[in-house]
Amino acid sequence: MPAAAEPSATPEFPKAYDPAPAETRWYAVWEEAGVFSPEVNPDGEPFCIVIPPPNVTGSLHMGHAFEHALIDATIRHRRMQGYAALWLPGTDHAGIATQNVVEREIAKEGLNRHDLGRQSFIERVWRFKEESGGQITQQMRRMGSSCDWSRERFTMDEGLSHAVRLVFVGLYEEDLIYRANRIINWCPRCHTALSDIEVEHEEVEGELCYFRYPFTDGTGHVTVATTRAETMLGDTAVAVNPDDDRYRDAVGKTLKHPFFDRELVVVADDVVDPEFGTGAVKVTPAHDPNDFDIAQRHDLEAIDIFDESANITEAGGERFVGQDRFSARMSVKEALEEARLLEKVEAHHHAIGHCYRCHTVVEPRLSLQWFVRVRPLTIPAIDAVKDDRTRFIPERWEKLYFDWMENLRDWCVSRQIWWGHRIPAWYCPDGHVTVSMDEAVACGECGSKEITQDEDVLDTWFSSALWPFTTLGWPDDTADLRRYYPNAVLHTGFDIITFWVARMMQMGIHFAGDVPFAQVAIHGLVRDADGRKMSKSFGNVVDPLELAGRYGADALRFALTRAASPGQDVPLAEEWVDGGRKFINKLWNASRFVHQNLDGQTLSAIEAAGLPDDLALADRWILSRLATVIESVERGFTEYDFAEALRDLYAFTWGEFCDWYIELAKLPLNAGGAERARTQAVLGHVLSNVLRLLHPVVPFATEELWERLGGDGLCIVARWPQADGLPRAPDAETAMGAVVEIVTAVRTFRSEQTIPPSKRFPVHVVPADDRQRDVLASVEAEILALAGLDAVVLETERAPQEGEHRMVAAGAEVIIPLEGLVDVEAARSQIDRQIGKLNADLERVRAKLASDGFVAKAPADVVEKERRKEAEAADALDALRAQRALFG
RNA sequence: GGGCGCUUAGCUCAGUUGGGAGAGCGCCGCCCUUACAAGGCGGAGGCCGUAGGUUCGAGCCCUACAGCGCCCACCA
Repeated sequence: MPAAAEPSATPEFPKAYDPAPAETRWYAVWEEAGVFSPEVNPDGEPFCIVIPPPNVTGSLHMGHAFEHALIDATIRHRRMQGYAALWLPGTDHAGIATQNVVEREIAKEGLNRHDLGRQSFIERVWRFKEESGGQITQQMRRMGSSCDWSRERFTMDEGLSHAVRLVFVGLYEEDLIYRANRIINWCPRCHTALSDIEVEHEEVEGELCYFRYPFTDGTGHVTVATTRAETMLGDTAVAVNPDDDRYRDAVGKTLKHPFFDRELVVVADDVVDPEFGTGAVKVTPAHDPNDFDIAQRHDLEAIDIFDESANITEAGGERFVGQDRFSARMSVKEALEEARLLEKVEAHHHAIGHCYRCHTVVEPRLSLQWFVRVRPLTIPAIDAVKDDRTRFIPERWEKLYFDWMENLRDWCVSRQIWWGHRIPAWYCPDGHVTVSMDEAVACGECGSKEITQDEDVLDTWFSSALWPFTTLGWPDDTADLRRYYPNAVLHTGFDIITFWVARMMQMGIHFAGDVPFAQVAIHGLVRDADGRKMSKSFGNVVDPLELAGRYGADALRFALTRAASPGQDVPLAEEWVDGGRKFINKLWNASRFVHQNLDGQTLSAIEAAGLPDDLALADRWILSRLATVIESVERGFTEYDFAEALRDLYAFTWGEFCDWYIELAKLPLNAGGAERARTQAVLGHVLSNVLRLLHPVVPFATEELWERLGGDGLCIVARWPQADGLPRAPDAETAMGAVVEIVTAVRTFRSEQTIPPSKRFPVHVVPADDRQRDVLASVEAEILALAGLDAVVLETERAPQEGEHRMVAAGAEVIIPLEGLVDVEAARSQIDRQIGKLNADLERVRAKLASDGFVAKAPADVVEKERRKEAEAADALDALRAQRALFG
């Protein structure tokens, strides 16, 4: 081939791979070529993944990098297989989180959001979003994520906001959303309600305070126990279990509140556990969900004693007004002590809830909120997983999903913040509610023009729940929606199964008419090298961009993906990333070798020509192994066990292709002629397959090499490897196994005797059988070269004789004359070690054969195998012992 | 209080229906062999958490226990 056909645009092929230029170049080339669009495979089956939207104002952290590496590997794999693969990107407005960030920012200017007012505060957040919103998507490009940016969405863009309103109105009309006065979780710092799952429970060492309420008739008292003494300011009753004999006479009597002119009634209620505390529970209807329920049943008054920051209001009494919860707790105990009503305070271990955004202790609070009636939505969502319309991988996560779904309470969706989708409900002075898609101008019930919109916005997770179909154009019947819904798979962490996955299931089935995705692939958490969760406060977070800068984005992706077994956490040590870089460099150099030996032929030309039919043993071996690896990688990618796929691919590429095939290939390449041509073809085929198999995980380097080697078109859209067309050769695999064992045996001898590699010597080999003899005869030259010998003498038999070393490998005897190599003394200990090892093997086999019932009960083929092992080991041991005897 | 996961080489982890324990990194020795010293070749190192059970045979299946981690939970 003429020199002009040199495939590489850049003629030089450096000895080391430099990721930086390749990574900056190829992303632009791909985007330019339009290959991120599913239309690149217009006739392909649809395969869509909608991104779990990161916070629009955030930056890419290691968890994103990991999740995106898995999504991108999946998408690239499917794209190469010919699917119309769509990775739809986008971001989330992240209500409370984003609002908190902006509030902190304006706090630096000495302002709070109320100083700015709703309108300008929201404008301020939008401005912040515009400034920082592009950062994470830029970082995704840097990591090589092959998203279709033309379809990018944002949870608060016009279309999605419209869809959110439509869903709200729809749920309202179906009576699946309602407004009610309930005890909700209140964050006194964020000043908003939270849903149940937005509360994080944490074990703390608290207290249990015992104090007395005297009877109004002066006949004594009832002692109650509480962990929150301050709430007694809002007590309106005491409850006991109806079956509790201790309090039989107390039920129905009244108690005197020590600080107020108020009487508390003693009620009997089943929820009271007689075993806990004194068996008598103080009842604070406004500040405890249990107490609220009791109050409902017994028609008790609810007294709210806290303001929105959980400070005591006037309802809590002059003495305590203005105090926060914790100092009020102290003050109340003091006051009780003064009144001689405090009995004791015990240490008490219990769990208390914290806000998942700011970690403030959550306060149960009675307030008017919007709730989604979830029960009707859960049933179809549970069924969908039960009959496998959606499948969790690994399956065990379905349990969490079912447990949560089955125990679900109504979802509080209103938030008292400003950043988010404003609730489309209006109220008139008469208290009528008007829920409407469009800006309401009059009360729907009485026609009053004096209406005001609900001040609240919806929970961020409300819009997230609609993400799989709203991003595709719902409620319009778009081509995308028809084609890409349901999505193929959702890659996500177990931590948001309840927040997100379960709700997408509910909403998807209800509004889009089908499950949102066929599979949910759950991945683990990226941890630090010591297995600790990465956290800012602990200071062990690792920046993926920084690592990608030093090792290459491919190296990081490879390291992360290589550790990704379904559901398993990934400990990330920098050495792993460095390992990725080393592997890619190895691939680079293997490609460099192939390139140097192809005489200018391109991979594309080699592939077009097909495999030659005069394949040698090593050729058949590597192609057969390649077929197995292709199947393994396919299985791993399909089942999202990337660790398995990459383990095999790594071992094949480095341990078989580089270490053995390329080394063996040097002989026929040097021989020239037909042998050279044949070997070039096999090298080209295998390398082409390896590059394509690695591409989903190592996109930049493989694309760079694909170009340099002259692959057909772009690697990103190259045909995915098929095991079908490759010749299977179990005989060649056995034969190569023998070659590897024999070569390794000689190398071990050489290494242990510290014989320099440059020192050549002959070996005699007595093959195990005739078949092996033929094989070894055909690869004599290869053994010679790989073991650094000057002769391989095949013999039918060789009696032990003085001055020779003897080893056993693959059932063959390998005999090395020691003359001029090492002295007899040095070889003696080595042969002793061999005898020891072989002897132990033999004894184990014999013990097994002699043990009770083995021969009788084990399968025939297993017994046969053991017998063969015994015979071989016995023969070999005899020979070694005879040899050993000659050492004196 | 319930549930789940993990426990295998110094470290991080594989180990697919039960049939002679593996990888990467680290460590030791030899080698700049014309793809790669970011490399090659070889080596050392493991009562597979503990105790029972099933089985001819257990890292793998069953039971109990221990340690670590995680999730859920309206006993005030």
